[in-house]
Amino acid sequence: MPLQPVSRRSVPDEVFDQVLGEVVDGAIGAGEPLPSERRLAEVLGVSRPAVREALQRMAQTRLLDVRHGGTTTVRDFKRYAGLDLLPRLLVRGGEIDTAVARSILEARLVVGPGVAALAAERGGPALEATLTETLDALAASEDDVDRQVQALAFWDQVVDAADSMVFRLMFNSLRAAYEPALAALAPLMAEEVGQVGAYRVLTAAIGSGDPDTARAAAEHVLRPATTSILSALTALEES
Amino acid sequence: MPLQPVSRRSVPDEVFDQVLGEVVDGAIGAGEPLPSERRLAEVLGVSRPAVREALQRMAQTRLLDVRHGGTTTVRDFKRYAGLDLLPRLLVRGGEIDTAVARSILEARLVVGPGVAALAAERGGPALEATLTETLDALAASEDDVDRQVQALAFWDQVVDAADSMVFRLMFNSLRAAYEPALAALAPLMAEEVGQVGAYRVLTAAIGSGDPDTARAAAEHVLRPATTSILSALTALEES
DNA sequence: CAGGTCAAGTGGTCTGACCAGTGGGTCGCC
DNA sequence: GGCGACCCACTGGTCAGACCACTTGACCTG
Repeated sequence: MPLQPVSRRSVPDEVFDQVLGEVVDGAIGAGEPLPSERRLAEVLGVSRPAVREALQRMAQTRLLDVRHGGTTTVRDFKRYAGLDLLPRLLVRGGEIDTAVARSILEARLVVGPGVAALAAERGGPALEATLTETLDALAASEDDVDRQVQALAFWDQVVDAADSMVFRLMFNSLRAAYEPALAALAPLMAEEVGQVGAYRVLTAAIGSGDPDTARAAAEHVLRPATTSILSALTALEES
Repeated sequence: MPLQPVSRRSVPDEVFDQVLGEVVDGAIGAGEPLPSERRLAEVLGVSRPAVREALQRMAQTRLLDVRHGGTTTVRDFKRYAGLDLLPRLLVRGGEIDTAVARSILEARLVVGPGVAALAAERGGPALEATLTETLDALAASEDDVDRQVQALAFWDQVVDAADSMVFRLMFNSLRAAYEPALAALAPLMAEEVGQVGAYRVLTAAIGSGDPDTARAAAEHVLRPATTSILSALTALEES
């Protein structure tokens, strides 16, 4: 195992994670009040500003309802949380939540082709060359992890070409969730990124400028791994 | 204009918005350093904890890179921001960014049918009744704004039925962005929510359990308003 | 019993201090 | 003169304690 940067978790980070854990794991439940900042500070053995910072960060992501003068209450994260909570929901209690994993694959399969279609409509003449270059790097790579990185770069360029702020922001969040786990997931996704041919077809389709062709080609890239992992997950659930 | 709750912006909120403005409007640019916390506190006339809280909140959304001992630098929000930044990007400099508005409509058109298809696959027998109930409320409503609320409730139930965490989280972010502007956008979207018939067809399609039918029906609900607003935006851009 | 009053508890903010990590400049050695 | 180790100034990280602003509910008053 290669050397890794030591993780330097700040005190507010720690508090944030702990409180988030209470909320996500249901120990506190939507609508229930949180202990006061002073009390939390005392219990956790940290200063009040540290607690405050953590709670404010949670409030920013709509996980808490902080009211001046009143008690801070927990909101229903399933109804209010954004995509940034995805990593935390994917691994709940040390285990991978298969339902969440499934939803990621399904969403990929819905959004990916849509983005590819937009990219086909809007991608300029230079796009196909850029994509091809990335694919060449992908094809030349010998390492699973590096292939993942290249595939991610490929999709990044497709999203750029789609020229859609919403899809760009979605992609940013999903990438932020995916990258930390990239090494762990590389073997699982190896099948997909090994199909350089399918990627080349997709590149040509996007370059052709026809949205429907691009949509179909993207689905052809994403479908196989989606299906096989999905059925693996189903088998896992039953065991 | 009806009475509204007075907005009580906290000091860190104010700082957050100001710094965010500098970043989003490009006054500081990706990679450039931010003034030190002490300096910012001095310039803005607030305490350092207030500045600190604002900066930490921005760091949490991947907009800043804060390093202990080093200088805090601005990250490229287009590459790292999540969906929560959408409202801020939609109205830049007091004006609506038509490109962003366009991307919202396009994303709706891609994701909506996908969600509907999943809902058709997974929705239980009670789903159709629940959706019909919401549609009855929508049909009975006389107010544009209230119709928007009902339509939102309808899609909320569809997303629930799709049983997909990723789409749920996406929907949460989009709803959080949409709701504050709901009253302003109601006239624009009135055409869509007026088509109760299309919604009923969609409900039946979802109830039938056939994903493809549901997908097509959802597109039929979303397409007309999407097309008309899109062309209005194009006209706006050219003027 | 309705109304206003008030006190306790909560979050909001500030001050000032000190700890901890970074980076550039400086000084001394080769 | 070149180069390395050291040091210090500056950055963010954390804390303690105080006070302000707001909400709530108990209490008191009419």
